[in-house]
Amino acid sequence: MQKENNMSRRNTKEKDLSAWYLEVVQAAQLADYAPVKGCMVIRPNGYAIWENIVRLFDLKIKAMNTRNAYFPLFIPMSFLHREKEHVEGFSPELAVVTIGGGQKLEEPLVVRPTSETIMYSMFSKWVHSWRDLPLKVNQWCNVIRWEKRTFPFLRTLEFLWQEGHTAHATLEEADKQTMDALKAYTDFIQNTLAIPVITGKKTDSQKFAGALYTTSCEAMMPDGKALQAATSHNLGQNFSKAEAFNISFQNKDKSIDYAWQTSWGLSTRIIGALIMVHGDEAGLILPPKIAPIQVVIVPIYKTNEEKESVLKACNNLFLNLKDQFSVTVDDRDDVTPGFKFHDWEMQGIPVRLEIGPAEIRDDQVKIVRRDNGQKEVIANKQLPAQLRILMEQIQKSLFARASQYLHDRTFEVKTYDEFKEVIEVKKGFAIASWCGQTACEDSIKEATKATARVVPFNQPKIQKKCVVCGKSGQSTAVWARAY
RNA sequence: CGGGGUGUAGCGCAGUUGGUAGCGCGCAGCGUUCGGGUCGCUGAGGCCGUGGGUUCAAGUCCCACCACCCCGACCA
Repeated sequence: MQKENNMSRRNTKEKDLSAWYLEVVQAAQLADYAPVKGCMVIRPNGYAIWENIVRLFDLKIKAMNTRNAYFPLFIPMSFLHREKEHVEGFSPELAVVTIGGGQKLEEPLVVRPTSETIMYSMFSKWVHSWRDLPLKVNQWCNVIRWEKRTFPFLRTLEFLWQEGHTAHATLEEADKQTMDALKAYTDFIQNTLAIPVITGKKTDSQKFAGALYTTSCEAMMPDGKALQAATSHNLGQNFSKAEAFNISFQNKDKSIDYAWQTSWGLSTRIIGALIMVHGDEAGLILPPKIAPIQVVIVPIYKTNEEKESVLKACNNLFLNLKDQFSVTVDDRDDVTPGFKFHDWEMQGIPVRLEIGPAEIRDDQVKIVRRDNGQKEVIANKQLPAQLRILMEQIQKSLFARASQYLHDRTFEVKTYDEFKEVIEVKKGFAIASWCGQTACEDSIKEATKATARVVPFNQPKIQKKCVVCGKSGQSTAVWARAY
């Protein structure tokens, strides 16, 4: 009873999302706080998810004919200053090294917040002819941004990501690459992570520091706030121009031109979205396609004789499944089955199989789904095939559930009052037109803390009148408070 | 950097009018149980955030500092 009371003290997702989230991160052993404020340790359970993200998304990077490389962690301070908007955007959050080997450095070194500048200084050496283009590289690495307020996975001083960087001969090619990367993200985030997103262009005030334009995938968290899940930028010639990094080449027609560039990134932040979007009161829920362990087998026995035969059956089952699924047997002898059920549910393992004397007798196995708790018993010989179907179903149902939520919390609004109601009361996304002026955008942020998350590619068909000033609206955006 | 709050065992917390520290979880050992967090016994673990002051005596009162958390401004 006392144990029950203690357990029931657990924060609920609905009542206090952030407390619930922090508890899941700790209890599922995804991450822990590091000695340095704002930094976290990604523990094996969390890192295994990241490894799967890297493995699967890297395939998509390669499919875009982009190769992996590695550039230095340190960037000469002066490089940041070569692109005006870029340095203005990143200056407040830079970590800077001023001493090396006990000596004061002549030029301070910036610990990379992103690698445009260090990469493009090299690009300018490598690009001379139209034949050198396109140049496409990606790197998986860590970056540092000195944030004032941090939160595990969603915002930490240091985070892991991939950053793709390309240089092209024409604007059109850069446009296409920007969109190709965004499509890769959208596909990966929706189909593998089962997180629905809204895609579109950022407004000028929200775009990447130094970009021509920025595109992004926006996901909705359970509190109705938006989370930028991935971004892809068309940098135009802002970095390649002569006064910046001078990435110039001689074209087929002998003229000299500057390269057209893109950059795009996906970070460990997405793990935070994964936790929030799918999790429930019992803890984490992982979509099968990304789960480091997809199936856990829990043996159930009383006597020693039972134990022997049950463990043997578990092992046979393990051998039967291990080539098709990531599977583990929980043969811990010092905890009860009930404890194991809760334990694996907390860790979000998609499917649990139970084997006891009853199942052995009937040559069956009990299957329990993590996403909805449904239990069924099926014959052993049907197992691998049934399990494959089940995984597919779980993957789809998680996406469907999250999509429904996104849909239910997204509202088209015509007036500023409706707008405020969506943001402040209904806690969701507001689809609203606005005149395109930064002044109106600012006043919305001032009044509601909401920002234009994205101007969707498929523009909703609603009246194009600015919700603030009433002038005829240029475009329609999705507005929300953001993480 | 502004506003608010908290520092006592690994974690979550009690600690009365000042008298030298306790509970739950967890941890270790033994037994018991095992189809939804089994139960019992035994045990280990504390510079009470730091420094100073008041007092015969400070976790408790006073002062200063430090750290962390929450709310703002800034942000993938």
